[in-house]
Amino acid sequence: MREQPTEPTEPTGSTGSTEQVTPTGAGPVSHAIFRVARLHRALAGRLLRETGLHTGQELILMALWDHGPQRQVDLVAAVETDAPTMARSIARLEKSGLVRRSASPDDRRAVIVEATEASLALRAKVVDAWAELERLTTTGLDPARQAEILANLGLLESVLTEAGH
Amino acid sequence: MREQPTEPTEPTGSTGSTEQVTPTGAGPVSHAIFRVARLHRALAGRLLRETGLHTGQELILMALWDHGPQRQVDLVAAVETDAPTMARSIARLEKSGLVRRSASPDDRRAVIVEATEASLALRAKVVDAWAELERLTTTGLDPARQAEILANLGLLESVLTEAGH
DNA sequence: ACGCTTTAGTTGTTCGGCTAAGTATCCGAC
DNA sequence: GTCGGATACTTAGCCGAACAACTAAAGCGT
Repeated sequence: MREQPTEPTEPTGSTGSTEQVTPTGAGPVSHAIFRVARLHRALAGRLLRETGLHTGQELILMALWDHGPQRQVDLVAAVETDAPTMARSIARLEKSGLVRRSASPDDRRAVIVEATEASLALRAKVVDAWAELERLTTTGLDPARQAEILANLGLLESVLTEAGH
Repeated sequence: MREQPTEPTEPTGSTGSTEQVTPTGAGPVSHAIFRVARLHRALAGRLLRETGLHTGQELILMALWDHGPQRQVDLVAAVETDAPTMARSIARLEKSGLVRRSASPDDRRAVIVEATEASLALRAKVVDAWAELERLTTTGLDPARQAEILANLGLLESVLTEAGH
């Protein structure tokens, strides 16, 4: 039978200043990703609250602000989510008056999404919130460490993308 | 303490142009965390699908398997979520017959949650899924790199915890 | 005893993430 | 042309995440 892997209780010494208890002592990297992601998401949500947006909506608006009107499928690719989530998010943003939808002249299946003028009032706040998020995320980390973290996250991303082929 | 290593390029007023203002590029680390988290979560969800569990439920079961019957508040601390989410997850697990709830003899407010015998049938699969998740997450990364990643994630976690006090 | 605060859980609501299923349209092969 | 597959989008349902508001019980000070 599958025995419990009691091996990775103490992977390495390294700069072990943050020893976290991992359930079943398994998957230290996975658990760490879980925890960081949840904390980061919570922090982002809190910073965005004063803009009235929810986590994820700001990514859609930023894509529209930066690259202009797009089809929903382009937005899906830009924020890396799925079509159903995008459809509902767009519907909510439309109901809030932040985006506008129109039929594509080229493709009758496609819907062109566009940021409204009203949304521009939020742009500064959103950019500010993201800058603050980044600042809080990297507080106390020297540039070398930040570069290292960024490289490692990029590495994880490519590995995970490969794994999820 | 207000070091801003990477000054985000302010979009100014060039609305509609195709200037390279990387979507959500204002926060490279934040954006990277977002992407890695989403990929990792998706991969975890896919691996857990064959166990019939949903992302997050396995953490609760793992805590119960490892540390025995606990109060819900202990589980909340163990998996680092909040009380409402835990209450609902426990209710769903109870309806699935994977956990059992009973009143605490010491504290009439508290609910003692306990894994059922039926849940033990899932344990091997869950442990296996987590091992596979960790394997896929760290494929091609040498131990030194893994330790570095782990240290950096721990660093991010402490920073984010500090920021979100 | 009496209040007040804290703690443990629950319920309601809104959101994103994901799957499954369905519709409408486009496009290439025949 | 017509057909089949691919594409764009929608809808419904389940789940966790987060906030607010509530009940109940415990702890504490007076």
